[in-house]
Amino acid sequence: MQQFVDLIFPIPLDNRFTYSISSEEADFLQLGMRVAAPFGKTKIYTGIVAHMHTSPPEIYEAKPIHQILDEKPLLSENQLKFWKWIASYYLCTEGDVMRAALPGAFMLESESIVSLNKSSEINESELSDEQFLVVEALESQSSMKIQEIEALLDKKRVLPIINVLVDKNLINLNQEIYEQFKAKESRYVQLNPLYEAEAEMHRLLDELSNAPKQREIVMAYFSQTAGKKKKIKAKKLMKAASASSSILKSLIEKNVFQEIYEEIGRVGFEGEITNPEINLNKIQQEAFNKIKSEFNQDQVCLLHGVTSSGKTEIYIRLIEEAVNKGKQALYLLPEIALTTQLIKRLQNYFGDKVLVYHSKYSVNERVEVYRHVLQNSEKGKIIIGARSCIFLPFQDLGLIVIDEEHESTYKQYDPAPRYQARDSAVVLAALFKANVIMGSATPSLESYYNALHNKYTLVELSKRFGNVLMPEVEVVDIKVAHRKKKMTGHFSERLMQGIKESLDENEQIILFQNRRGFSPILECNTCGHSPQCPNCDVSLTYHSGNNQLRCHYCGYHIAMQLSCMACGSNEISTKGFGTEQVETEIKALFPEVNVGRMDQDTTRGKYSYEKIIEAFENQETQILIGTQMLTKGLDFRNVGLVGIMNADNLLNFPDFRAHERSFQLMLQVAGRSGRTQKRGKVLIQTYNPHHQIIQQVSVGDYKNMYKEQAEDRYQYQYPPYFRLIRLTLKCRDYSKTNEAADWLARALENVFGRYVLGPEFPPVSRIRNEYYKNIMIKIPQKQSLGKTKEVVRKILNTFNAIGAFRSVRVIPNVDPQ
DNA sequence: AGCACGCCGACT
DNA sequence: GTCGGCGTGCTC
Repeated sequence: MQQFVDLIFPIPLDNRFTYSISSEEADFLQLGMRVAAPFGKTKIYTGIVAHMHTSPPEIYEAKPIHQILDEKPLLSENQLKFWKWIASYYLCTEGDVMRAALPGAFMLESESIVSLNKSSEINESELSDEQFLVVEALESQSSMKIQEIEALLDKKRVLPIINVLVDKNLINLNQEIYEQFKAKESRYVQLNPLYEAEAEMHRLLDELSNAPKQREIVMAYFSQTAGKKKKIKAKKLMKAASASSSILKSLIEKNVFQEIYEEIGRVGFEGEITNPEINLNKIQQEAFNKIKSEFNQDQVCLLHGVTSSGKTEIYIRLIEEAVNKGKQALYLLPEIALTTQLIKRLQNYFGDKVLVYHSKYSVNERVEVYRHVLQNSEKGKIIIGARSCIFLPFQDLGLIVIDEEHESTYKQYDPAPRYQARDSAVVLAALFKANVIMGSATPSLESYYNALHNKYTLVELSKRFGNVLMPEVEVVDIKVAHRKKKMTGHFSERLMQGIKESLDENEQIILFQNRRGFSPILECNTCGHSPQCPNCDVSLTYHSGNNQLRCHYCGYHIAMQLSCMACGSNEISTKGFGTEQVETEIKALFPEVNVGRMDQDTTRGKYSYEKIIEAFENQETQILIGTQMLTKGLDFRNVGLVGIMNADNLLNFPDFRAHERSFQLMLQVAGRSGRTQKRGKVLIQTYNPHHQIIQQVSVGDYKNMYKEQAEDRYQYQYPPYFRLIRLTLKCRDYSKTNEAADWLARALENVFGRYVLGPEFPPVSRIRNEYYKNIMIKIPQKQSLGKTKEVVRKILNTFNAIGAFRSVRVIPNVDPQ
């Protein structure tokens, strides 16, 4: 009976594609293997076998596959189920998921290769000039890529010319597939066993007496291997004899040495286990015991522990339990770049069982980690990394740790799949019957809600480790300070005094200034005009580093203007302040103090994070100024004061999560202060000292914050009480964007009525010359999520079939953050 | 998405 | 005349 496979391709198309396979192929193939298959007229793509069956497609003839690419499946059925869940929950295609899940090196693409057909006679007079050029080039090159021919003829449409030559049987057009992964190999050399006998060896040395360099290598070989004549790294040998590779090469050619290549890994930890003891204090032990016992009934546990209460130790012990049972463990982090401290800690404890995985790794490194996880090897028992780690091919997952559970970076924003890794991890864990521990000092409302409503177990740690006190928070009213003219730039008298005190005590200081929406823009004092980006609907921001005006969205930049572009006035000033201004001011105020700055501008380079953090750790800098980055799990011992420059720009952000976010952010920065015995201090500068969030931050009252915010959310129909789906429309044509958005909103309203909001322009309604419009769908708790999405999908399909809206893209975002 | 095909304006 | 722009349809 004819056999078929349904394939997932790494393209955003809704369907799987059915191909025919021979019975031999059917015997060999398993779900989760890769095959190469012709797709469309010219391309060969890598597809994943998602289903095998014997029912032929009804309305088309299935093509045969090209070849099988794997000996063993690259993913298990659990992964395939997981992909399917992500695609259906987050309204994307399985192809989108495949793109995110597999390291690029696994997805081969074909390239058309042109070569000469040797059996045909070439009659030059029958060829056009261009055809002749191609044939001539192929006579000396044997094969060419399409791009090379484009370059050769200096035009873009070369396919018609090639097709004519193919028709004339003069050339062949083939697809070539490239395997990108290259195993890293080490070159060893070993003395030919022929020379092991002493007599032979002496004869060899005599022979080489007039090739002193070569003789030196042989001598070095003996001394390096201590006469044992074992293989030795070629590099090591050359170094020992201080000889060049060409000399060694001639010895290999003479067959004095034999070459051996061995595959070595790129990934993994090569240090020692240095810190094998972790002792939990009484409170931690209680929490640990509770988590362990609850794990038997409840799958997920939320650990709400104040900053520096020692959550990491508990995670480590839980991972240890899982690994001791032979299970794999996954440690998810919001951002990998900031967590070298934590990685070191895990590696010191678990040694080479820990592997790090993230998107900034090279393709080859990623493939190696992927393979370790796939083979359930000892080397990859514990995986630590950012959100994309949930797609690794776990075989026997026992535990997922989600650190800083509240962080919004767990949600992928662009491109699809727009998944929330924290929520997806819970689904993944269920597939493996594994446990999840998520932790935070400031849990997201969603997770805390789940914990209160018996979906998760709640475990709390309310004391800091070693009984360090929570920092003392003081709110500084800068409205009053401004009125009384007691501000020095952006610094209140109180903050200045605090900084001085800390400096006198030899303590370090962190100053936090949120950048978001608060970069300096240029404004004319005469006409109020500020320079705009020509491609986006935003003002350009001023960067003093290179004296430029830049657009944050598209990268457009011009030189700093000295006069107004609209009225020509010379009276222009910068408005708003960012970390850069804070730095300038502090340097003027405390010229003798070393200041560090951490934000998007200063952390561009590969190791710039580490450098800034290290300088602060080693107390080379006394004051560190920074943005959100400072909140992410950094552990500094000597910080006595944290200053929040302006709390209001956080609170006033136009987003239903603004208050929750502000609370989390401020409490997290505050937590950087006073991690040793002396009580730390936090100063919050604000225009609204009585704002309830500021008050809650100042006493660290999470529960009250939760209660109030949850009420608001209920009232205004937001998560966790309502689910959200946001549809973003995007198009180069302004009126088409509007028409399409209106049509779509109307169609949705027909089904969901008042739960459809918009269409509305987002705060930045044009980016890179494309217009944006949003529609929000709210889903009440009693309404079925699955059915809602089915309806949305159907409406989107209808929308996409309308010719007039062809140029309009709709981007669904489920549970937007 | 990515590619081919086909229709149209702007130039050697 | 041809070249390349862009809109349209299709991919098992």
